[in-house]
Amino acid sequence: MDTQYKPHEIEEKWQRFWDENKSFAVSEDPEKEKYYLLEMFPYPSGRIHMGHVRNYTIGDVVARYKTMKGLNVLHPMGWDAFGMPAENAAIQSKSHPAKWTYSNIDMMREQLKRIGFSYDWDRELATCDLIYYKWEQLLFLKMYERGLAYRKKSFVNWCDKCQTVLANEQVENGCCWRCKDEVQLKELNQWFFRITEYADELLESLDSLSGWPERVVTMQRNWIGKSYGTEIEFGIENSDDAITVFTTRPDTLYGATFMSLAPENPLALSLSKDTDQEAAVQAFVERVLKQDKTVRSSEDLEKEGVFTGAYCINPVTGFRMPIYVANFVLMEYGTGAVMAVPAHDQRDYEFAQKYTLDVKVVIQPEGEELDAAAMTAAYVDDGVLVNSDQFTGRNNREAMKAITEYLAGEGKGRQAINFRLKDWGISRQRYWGNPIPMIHCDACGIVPVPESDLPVVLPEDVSLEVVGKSPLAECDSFMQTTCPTCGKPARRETDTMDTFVESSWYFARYACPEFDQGPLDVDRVKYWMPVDQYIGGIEHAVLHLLYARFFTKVLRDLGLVAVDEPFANLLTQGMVCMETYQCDKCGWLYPEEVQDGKCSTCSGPARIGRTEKMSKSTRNVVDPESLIERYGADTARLFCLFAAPPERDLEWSDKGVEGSYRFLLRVWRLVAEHSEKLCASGQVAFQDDLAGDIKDLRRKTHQTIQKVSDDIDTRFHFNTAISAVMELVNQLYQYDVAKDDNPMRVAAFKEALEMAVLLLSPMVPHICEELWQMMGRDGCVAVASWPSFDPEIAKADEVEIVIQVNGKLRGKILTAADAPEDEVKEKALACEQVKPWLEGKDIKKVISVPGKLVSIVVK
RNA sequence: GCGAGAGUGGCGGAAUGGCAGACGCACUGGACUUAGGAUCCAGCGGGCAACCGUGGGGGUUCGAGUCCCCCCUCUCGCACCA
Repeated sequence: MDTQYKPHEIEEKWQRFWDENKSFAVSEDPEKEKYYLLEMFPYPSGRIHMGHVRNYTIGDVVARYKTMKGLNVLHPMGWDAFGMPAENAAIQSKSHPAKWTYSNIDMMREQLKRIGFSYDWDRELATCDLIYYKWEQLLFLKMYERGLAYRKKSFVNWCDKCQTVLANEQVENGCCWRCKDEVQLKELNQWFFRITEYADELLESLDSLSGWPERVVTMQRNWIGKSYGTEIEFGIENSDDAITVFTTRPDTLYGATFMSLAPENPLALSLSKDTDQEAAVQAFVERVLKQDKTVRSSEDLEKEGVFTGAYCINPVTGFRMPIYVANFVLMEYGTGAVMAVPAHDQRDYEFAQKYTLDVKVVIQPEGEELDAAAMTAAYVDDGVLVNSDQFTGRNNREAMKAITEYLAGEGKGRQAINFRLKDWGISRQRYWGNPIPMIHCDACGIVPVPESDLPVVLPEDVSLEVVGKSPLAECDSFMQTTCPTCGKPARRETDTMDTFVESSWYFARYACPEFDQGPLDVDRVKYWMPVDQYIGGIEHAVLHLLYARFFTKVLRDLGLVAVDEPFANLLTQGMVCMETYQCDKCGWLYPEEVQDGKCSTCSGPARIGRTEKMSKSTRNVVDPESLIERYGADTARLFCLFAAPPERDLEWSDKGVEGSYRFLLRVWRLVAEHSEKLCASGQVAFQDDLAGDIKDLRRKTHQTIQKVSDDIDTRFHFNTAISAVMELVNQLYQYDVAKDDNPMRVAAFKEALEMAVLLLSPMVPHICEELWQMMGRDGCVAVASWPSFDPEIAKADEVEIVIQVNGKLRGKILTAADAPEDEVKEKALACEQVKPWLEGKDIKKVISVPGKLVSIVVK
């Protein structure tokens, strides 16, 4: 034996082989069943991290498995390439976002190739490629045509110092992440996608997503947040106008004693105009709008408000309700105005206490009488209506419907549905994104860029360091254009699109990444869509997956795709975690900075902290690069698969990695030590009457094929698939083939080993290719057929039957697998170990589970 | 508060309602060795034992880690939603 396992050599060799042979390139083949496997594409941040390795390894196993099963597998990879980090990096390194992004892509592509993923690299795309964002602009125009893209004023996070809009994620403790200046809400004109148009469908078709994890479906359902209620009009005193509220509690209408408006509600300022309260309202609104959203929406924030000076009239009681502006009312929910029922809503109660407003009880709990003056908290449960005219005495649940119907009859209200889901604001005042293809003309207003003028190209010569404006707004050559309608000078829209737009349709574009006649080549997309299996992190459970679903429905309505839903099956993999270490003096420590529980810098005690997601800030990261350098890609892949099932968090363990490496060595040695013998052994027809360990080994071999196929196919439980192969390998180590020249034994050994290699190949492809070759087999494992098992061989001919007496294990017997039930029962009752437990007892019942156990009930 | 998921040896994790702890890690002992941090072999939940053991308490069942009810803890999502 002179052949050593040299992972890097063989990995390079086979990666080159797959590359040169285009082993994973696919094309549309109507004769073959298609399978589209997709992992969420990465942001090209610079380097691959362990989360990527895990995600893409899981996907790769399934892709390779499906390929071996004979399916036509599409398994593409690309780059979610627009976004802010590129701009920041460019500013820092005084280079260009495009340069930074593309060089990261080059680096990361090489890293992915070194892990041996089976991508069809011919289909690679980057969302910042002109051909990609050009067709996205067309999609925008189509959506604009249909009223699905529109512009409106809305409140955004605004940093006055930087003069820019910030995404929610860019607001840290109420301050701008860059300049640390206070962030406030500001009303700006922004572009939106009318996702609410599809709210009902997005909600309803969740039911068809049986291949999605329940919790993701639930999260989306909550996010869309459909609630049924009533819209009620409250006439404003001395005015023809009315305030409309949305309530899920119309039953409490008779108890509404005042009105609360959101500070963002334009009525707040307009109602108080020219009253004594004008200054107070203005000051209050300004103050609240300046507050950080997270502070403002925390539940323990003190309820505060200010009277507007105006009143409205309760439509059923005629009660003169003072109108307040209140800090806890949200503009985003309902109509931004709430009818306040202090007796039956805790917030309204607290507010009424503070400002001594009327409390009127309209619901009594069964057998109890509430007194408004004696209450210390709102009564929010069900009960019987009181003080409610003709509805008095009715159960409040029934009254909801009755009161709504009454209001509808009077023209003062109606049944209504409210969604939590809001239209998707896609405007970003950034450079490195897809320019929104619109033009502002003083004469014609907002005009779309004609399709024939697409793409609106991102200019290269921009200064990213401009403070005070979006970089595009500073770039005259970009800004200045002519109006396509009237031909006069006009300005381009300088907002770019949210990067979530690019990731909302990339999965369809993989079907035709080079297509230049439109966004999608309908026939090819029809062949590949939907994605049969989508794999990615749970962190995208709402936003990305919801936007992608929305886009798919829009694309369907544009006639570009033929499916209602983009992802038939979804697997959300867990995070990669690791223990953290902390020293009181030095803070977070890398594991190598800890020696015998002490910090190697200051010798102070190093505490083992919680197990947390790998992150640079807690310094508990492992760079896949160093892992691969040390053990090779196959070991990295094996560890990711073996340490935990995919949907769970994976806890990093150096020892576990070594264990994975050792297993590969074990397999390697089995082949290397016997390669001559294995190569010499040709195809052997096994006799029917095999016995002893030859038969045992063949049985184990075929059982393993069955188990591994099942684990990969139906459950994605790669950890148990691997352990099954480990068992087979352990058995092979018991099987001393070196001293044996019985051709039947050698053949059984060879069969087992070949199967082990085939079964492992989707998981650790490089070593398997090499071993396959070493065993004298031609061709490449990646395109070999997945083995099938023979149930006859897999079947045990003798089984152990467990005997229970009153549910407790009392004995075991061996019987033929096909022994008749009566015979097994008889044998069980006669079993020596069991007899003492039956003595002097009445046997009430004997239950037999064929092949498993006999359960005896005695008294 | 609402919703979802989870809780099993020293650790990661296995178990269509049917022998709890597969497989791996760690550990212990042995073999081979100049050496062993390589490799191979064996052992490995607790208890001397009867037995006891899957977060706690009930229940269904011949039989419960698994199903049902209550409770505790943790993780995630949403949350002043009117």
